[in-house]
Amino acid sequence: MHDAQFNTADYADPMVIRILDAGEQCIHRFGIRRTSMGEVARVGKLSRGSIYRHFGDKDSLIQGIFRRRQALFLNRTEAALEKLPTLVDKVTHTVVAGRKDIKEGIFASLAQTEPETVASMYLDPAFYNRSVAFWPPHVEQAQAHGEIAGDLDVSAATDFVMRLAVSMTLFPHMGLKLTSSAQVR
Amino acid sequence: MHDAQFNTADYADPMVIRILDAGEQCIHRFGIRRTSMGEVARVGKLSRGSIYRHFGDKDSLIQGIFRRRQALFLNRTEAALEKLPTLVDKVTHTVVAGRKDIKEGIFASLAQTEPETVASMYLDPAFYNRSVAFWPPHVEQAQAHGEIAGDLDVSAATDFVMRLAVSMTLFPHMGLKLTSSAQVR
DNA sequence: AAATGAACAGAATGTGATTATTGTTCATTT
DNA sequence: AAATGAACAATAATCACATTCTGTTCATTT
Repeated sequence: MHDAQFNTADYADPMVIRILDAGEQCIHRFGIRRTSMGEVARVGKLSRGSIYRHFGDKDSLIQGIFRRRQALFLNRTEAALEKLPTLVDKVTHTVVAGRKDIKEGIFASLAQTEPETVASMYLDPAFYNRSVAFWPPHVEQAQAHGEIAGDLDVSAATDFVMRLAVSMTLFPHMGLKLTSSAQVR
Repeated sequence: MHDAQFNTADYADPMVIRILDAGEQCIHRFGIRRTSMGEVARVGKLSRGSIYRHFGDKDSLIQGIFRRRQALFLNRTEAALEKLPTLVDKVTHTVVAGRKDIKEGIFASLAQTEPETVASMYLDPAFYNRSVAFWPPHVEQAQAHGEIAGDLDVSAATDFVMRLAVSMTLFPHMGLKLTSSAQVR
């Protein structure tokens, strides 16, 4: 029972919140490399020991910070998506919101000082898979509403939608934006 | 007229070939960081000055090596695609060939020693755009054959196809392979 | 003309000693 | 019980310094 909670941090625990808040603040200001556990403790006004109690090591803390950010994004997006009627609308909203998050959030400051960290974050299967888990309900709903063919394999269709969403979010290159993505469908 | 050819190297020039061959060999064996211009010259049995004549600096040389690799891949793929009837077949073939290239080619050895270089290569807009330029003819042909709707914007459809192809090539995560990708369509 | 090789200053990189940080333990405090 | 803070060895960052590499020039060779 000592190590299990290192993977699934409790975002309600005030101690965890303090640690993650302080850590995120440090990362945002100094970058990952130049953020020490002692500095996080100082900023969060807590002991280094407490951090190591909740997060086994520095990597876990960093991972925890990004996981919370992603969870927050997915929750906010989920809430917004409930009001949207079609799958196209949902994908569009997610892409737009995702781009905004990247441009304004913690990624923007990190991309300047530690671009390779951001790059490997994008390519991380775990990061990817958590986004995948987000889509199946919406794909099924679209199927139930007759928006997409009912005989499609749900997991394949989900993969399909996900790849497009991630690709459009991370590579805002071509002249393909919100409304035009609707046209494609 | 001195600097213009640094961007578009002449793959027929025997000197350029020798340089690129030697450079690729070095990169394959030692990685980018541990490959010096002097070493490339030694391997290619030419002078360091010649390299600097044809490629302005080390970055240009590295870029040149990868550009040639990509050009080679696109040419080979293009040739293979002429025999394939449908757009789905083409995308499938490209994805399979691309994955094979990554697994066996120069990327495989680099991914071990310099993963961040490979990652930033994947995320490089120029790399991406050269792949984009590859698809429009095939999309138009599919439109002419009635495989996809004729009223679609070609550039948007191309972007669409390209994103899927690149995504499936670079992220072989989900259980979505060649034949199943055909089912999705 | 193009390629060569030597020479050069400045930038990048390796090396080894020094300092800071990590991760662990534990007695003490809250 | 959870958090703290001090102590500690092991690990990693940092600095000054030597070495290597880069990028440029130019007289010479092919």
